[in-house]
Amino acid sequence: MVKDYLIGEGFRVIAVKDGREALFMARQEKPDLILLDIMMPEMNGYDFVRVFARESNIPIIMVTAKLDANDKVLGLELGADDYVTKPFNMRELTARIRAVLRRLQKAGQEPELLHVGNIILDESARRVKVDGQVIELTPTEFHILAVLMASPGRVFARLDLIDETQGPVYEGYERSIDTHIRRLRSKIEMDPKNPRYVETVYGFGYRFNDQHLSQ
Amino acid sequence: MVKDYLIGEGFRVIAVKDGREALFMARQEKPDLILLDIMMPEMNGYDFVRVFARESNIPIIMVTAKLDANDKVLGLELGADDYVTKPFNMRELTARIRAVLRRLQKAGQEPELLHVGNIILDESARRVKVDGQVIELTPTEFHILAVLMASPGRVFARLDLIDETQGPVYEGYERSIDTHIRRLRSKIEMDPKNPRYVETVYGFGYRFNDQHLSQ
DNA sequence: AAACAATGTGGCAAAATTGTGGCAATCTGA
DNA sequence: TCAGATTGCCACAATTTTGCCACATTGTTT
Repeated sequence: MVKDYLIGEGFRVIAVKDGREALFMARQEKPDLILLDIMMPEMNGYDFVRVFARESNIPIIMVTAKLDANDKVLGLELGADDYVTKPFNMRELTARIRAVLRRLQKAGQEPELLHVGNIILDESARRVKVDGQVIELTPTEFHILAVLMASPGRVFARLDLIDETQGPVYEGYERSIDTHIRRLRSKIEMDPKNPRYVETVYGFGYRFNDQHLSQ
Repeated sequence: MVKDYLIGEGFRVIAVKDGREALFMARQEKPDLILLDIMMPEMNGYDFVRVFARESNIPIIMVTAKLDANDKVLGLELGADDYVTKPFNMRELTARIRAVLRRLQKAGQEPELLHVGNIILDESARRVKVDGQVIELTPTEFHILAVLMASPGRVFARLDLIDETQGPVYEGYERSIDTHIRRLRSKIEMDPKNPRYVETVYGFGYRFNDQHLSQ
C-alpha cells in the first residue's frame, strides 16, 4: 500500500520482504532513501541499520508501531535519519521523505554538472538539456555523452567507449558504438548529418567538440 | 614485435623473457602498466599476478591464446585489470592500454603536446593547429607529422616513415610517402612549393625544420 | 650543358572507414 | 504476461583515405 502511494507521488520504489533482501537490494540499487520497518523477518530493522549505515550515506527512515521513545533514540543513534510511527498517514510520510531528501541535498554535494557549449549534463539527475530543452537519453547514450563531455576535445577510441559502458572484458562488436553515437546525435544535434558536438575522428574514434561552441 | 610497435606509439617499453625477470623489473622500474603473457617460463602469468597484484597498484593487462571465459575470470579475480586474447591486432592492444591508463588516471604517455614553430600537435585531441587554425589531417598524415615533430631537425628516410605508419613488414611502394608528404604540405604549409616546416633532404628523406621558425 | 637521379604532382581506382536502416534479442514496467 | 524501450548486430550505402602510376620538375654530377 505504501509502495503504491509513493509511486503515485512520483517516487520510484523497490519493495522487499525482509532485512536480508533489503541489504542486498540496497547495495545493488543504491537508492536515494531507504524506508525501513523495524519488524522484519530474517534481519530486523535495527540490525539492518547497524550494518548498512556504516557502509553508506544513503538516508534511512525507520517505521515502527512501537511508541516507546527509547526505541526512537536507539534507531537514531544507530544511524537512521528519521522515525515514523504507525499508524501514519501518507501525507505525513511523504512530507518526511521530502524533508530528509531536501536536508541532504542542501548539506551534501553540489550537483555534478557538465556544461559545454549549449549542452548541460547533470550526472546526479541523469538529465541532459540542449538549448534549455530537456532531452531524453537512454542509459548508454547518457553514459557515452557523459564520458565525452567530461573531457571535451579529447578523442576516444571505440574501445575506450565500450570499456566505459561495458567493462573491460567485452567481446562484442566494436562498431556498436557507432550505433549509439548515431542515436545520440539524432537526439542532441540540430543537424545530425553535420554534427556540432559529437565529432568523428576518422581512423580513431569520436570526440566532443570544444572549439568555438560559444556561438 | 609488440615492443617495437608500442615504442612507435610513443610508449617506453621494457621487455623481459620470463616471470621471474618480470617480477624483478617490475619491482625495480615501477612501470605505469604491465603487459603480461600467461604462458611464460619460470613463473607463469597467473603466479605473477598472484604475487605482484598484492604488493602494487600497477595495472596489469593479461595476454593469452586461451579463449576460455574461466581463464579471464581467474585473471581478473587475481588482480589483472584487463585481458587481451591472441591473436590481437596492435590497434586493439593500444586502445586497451590507453583505456586502462585512463581509467586509473595515470599519465603514462610521452608529452601530449608537440609545439614547434607555429604548429601545435595535440596527441590526446588528435588535432593540429597551424597559426591557431585547426587543420584536418588524415590518420597517416597525422602520424607522419607527429613522428617528424617529435624529433625536429632529424632526418627520416622514407623507409623510417613507412615503418612508423605501416609496420616493419611493408612490401609496397616506397614513394607513397612522397604522396603523404605532399598532401601534408598542402595542408600545413603556406606555400607548399617552398615548404617552411617539412623539408626535403635530397637523397635521404624528410625532416621537420626547427631553424629560424621563431617568426 | 647533358645525362642521370631524385622528388613533386595530378588523378584514378582500390581499400578502409564510417553512416544508416532495420531486425531480433533482451530488458523493463505495468 | 505483455507492450514498449533499449540494445547489439548486420548488411549495405556513403564517404574518406590511400597507394600507385605516369609524367613533370628539380637537383646533382660530370
